[in-house]
Amino acid sequence: MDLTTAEENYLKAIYHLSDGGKKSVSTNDIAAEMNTKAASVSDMLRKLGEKEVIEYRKYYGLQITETGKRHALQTIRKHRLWEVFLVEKLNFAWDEVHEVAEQLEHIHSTLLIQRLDSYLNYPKFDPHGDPIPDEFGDVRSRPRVQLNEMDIDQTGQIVAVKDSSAAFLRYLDKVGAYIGARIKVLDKVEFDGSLEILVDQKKTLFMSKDVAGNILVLQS
Amino acid sequence: MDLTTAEENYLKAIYHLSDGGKKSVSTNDIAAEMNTKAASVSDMLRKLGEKEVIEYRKYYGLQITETGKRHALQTIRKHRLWEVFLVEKLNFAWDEVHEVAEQLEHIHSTLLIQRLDSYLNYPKFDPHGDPIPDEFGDVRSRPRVQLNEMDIDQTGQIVAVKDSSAAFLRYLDKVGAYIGARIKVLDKVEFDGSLEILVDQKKTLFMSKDVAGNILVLQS
DNA sequence: TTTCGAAATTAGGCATGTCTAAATAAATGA
DNA sequence: TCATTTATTTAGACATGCCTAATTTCGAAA
Ligand SMILES: [Mn+2]
Ligand SMILES: [Mn+2]
Ligand SMILES: [Mn+2]
Ligand SMILES: [Mn+2]
Repeated sequence: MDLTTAEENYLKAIYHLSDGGKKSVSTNDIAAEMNTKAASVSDMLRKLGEKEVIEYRKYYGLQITETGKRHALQTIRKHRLWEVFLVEKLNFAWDEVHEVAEQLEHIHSTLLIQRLDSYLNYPKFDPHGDPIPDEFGDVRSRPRVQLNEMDIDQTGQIVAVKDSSAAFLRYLDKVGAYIGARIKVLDKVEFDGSLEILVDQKKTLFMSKDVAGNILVLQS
Repeated sequence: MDLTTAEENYLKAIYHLSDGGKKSVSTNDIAAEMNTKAASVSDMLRKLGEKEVIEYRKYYGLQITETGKRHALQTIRKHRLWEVFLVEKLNFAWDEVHEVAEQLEHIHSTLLIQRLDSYLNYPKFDPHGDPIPDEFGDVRSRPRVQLNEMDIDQTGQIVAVKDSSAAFLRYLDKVGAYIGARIKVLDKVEFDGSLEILVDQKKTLFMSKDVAGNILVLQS
């Protein structure tokens, strides 16, 4: 059974909020994530239940099914492949891609996505460092920690961001933090949890705990 | 005022059926082109009239407005640019692109279409030989004649096809007729209007009047 | 164990876009 | 000219997806 664009968006939100089916998700969580109202979510949950992409017992919550996961991962795969295309081929900045990918992810064509994948040379990560599921929905995940949780003198490499908003990404551009940068924690301020970071062995950066919490690092 | 996907599709159909605003178009013509019913068309004409992309007097027909032409040409531009992308970059065959382009043409992003145009090196024609309007809606048209209307011994170059259906395009592939091929009319059969054509000075081809009528030639 | 408040669902509406069937206007031709 | 055929529009339904307001359910606190 085919999903509508709205259904694909809801399912993707449910997949993300539930951390791939691990955590439970509330109607209100979904409403907040989708910028919609709880009543609309209830309606949609019933429909998604009928299409068997979630298992839904009203008043008791939901569970994403295996079919549902497959659909969600397929949409995520398309979203991230298009983001790579926009950045690598069309010279979009990493803060300009999200809105357009949000539309492109709903184009239906198996051939298209296969060819796009091949054209981009089977990328494993999108411009924000998020892993791209393969055509079977398998995700290659890397162990990553939030920068604010690292200790003084620990080192690593920035591999992803948690927040992909244009505002945050432009801030990172401005201060010179980017995916792939090698970093070292020079100092942590007890009082507010802010950090002093060495980037690429030459540049020193001060950032709040909040900012650091949205930067994901592969430790080394 | 923004147009919905359905409105964009209707407007494009009206633009094509009216030959860019020159001919008059009936409700039934539109219904046939859109695979829908006359009643749905009447409804939509009222809406398009309210949005002032057509001038609509019920029972008397419609006229596409200048604003309407701009919108239609913009959608046509996007459709054809995506077709070029699919063929040139993703190795689609020319008979595989239409359905996907029909979806891609509704993605909204000025930046996207500008960058795509530049990435493709500002192509002037799509894979079926149809001209791509520039960002201002200007179309570079070439004088073309239907192959079935050429006389014996006349020569030229195939520059476009009238019918872009997969069945027709695959037939052309099979017999070796392609955009850019140099041709010469060797013979015309009085009885049924069928033709004998020399392709690239080496291959001889027989085709019905029907087939020839869907091949457009730049004479030389 | 009962009560009460938060969370979730249902009821009822609205907009878009489709359909069939009924009504109406226009065109045709006797 | 006027009757009939044909094209077109309107009426009334239905599906999707959204909303606000009303109602129901659950579970935490008393
Ligand atoms: Mn994104
Ligand atoms: Mn991303
Ligand atoms: Mn096409
Ligand atoms: Mn084309």
